[in-house]
Amino acid sequence: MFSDLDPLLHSQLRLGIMSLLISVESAEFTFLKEKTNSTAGNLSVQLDKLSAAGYISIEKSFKGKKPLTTCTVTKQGIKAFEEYVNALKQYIKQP
Amino acid sequence: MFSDLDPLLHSQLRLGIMSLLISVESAEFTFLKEKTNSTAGNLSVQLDKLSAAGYISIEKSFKGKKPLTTCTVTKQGIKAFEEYVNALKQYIKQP
DNA sequence: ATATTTTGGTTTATAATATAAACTACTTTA
DNA sequence: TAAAGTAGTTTATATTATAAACCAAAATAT
Repeated sequence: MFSDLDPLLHSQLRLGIMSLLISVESAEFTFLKEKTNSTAGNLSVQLDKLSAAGYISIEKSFKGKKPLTTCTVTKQGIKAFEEYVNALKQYIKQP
Repeated sequence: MFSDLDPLLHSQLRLGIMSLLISVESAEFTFLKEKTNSTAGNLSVQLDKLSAAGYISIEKSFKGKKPLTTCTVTKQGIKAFEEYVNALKQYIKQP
């Protein structure tokens, strides 16, 4: 009847992150923080989880003298997102 | 950017329950259990939460000599579901 | 008749999760 | 050079989901 929803994507913040990354292809920590309206701590944790799952890649560098964290969605992440959306559609198909 | 997702509906099992109830208008505990592939304990807890939120109403009676729990979605539940779906669409809109 | 299993659940304990608070390290500004 | 700001990370806490354990009655087997 219903397919399982990938628990890694079935989280408001992680889904928001993925949604953004899919449309922009690369985003800075501060950009994601602002767009998702999240705290830095929460964002940091959720980015790590997405990264650990291989859904995004995280690159740490410097912009001038300040640390810069740049995130990119991976192929695997795009695939997982698409599958999540398809699974979700079974749930939200309205009569 | 992203609207909040109603945490009561942003749960695989509760979303499945609501999805079913919206399409059938009334369903028995055992029907929901089978369709959602959930354990009785988990289903019982989640039905209570939806009921406490006013999203569904639960009627307890007997079918012959056996207990019968019948669930119906409320107007408020339908509204919440629709709002959830609309909010969700912001997240899953693909490029 | 009575022991065993099944049905239809509820309650409770546990494991996982999300989230914010507290912290670090460095930089800019006063 | 002290205070405030930036860009994060780590850790503690509160919430949540979930299953395990339980209960009462009914059906079935012995």
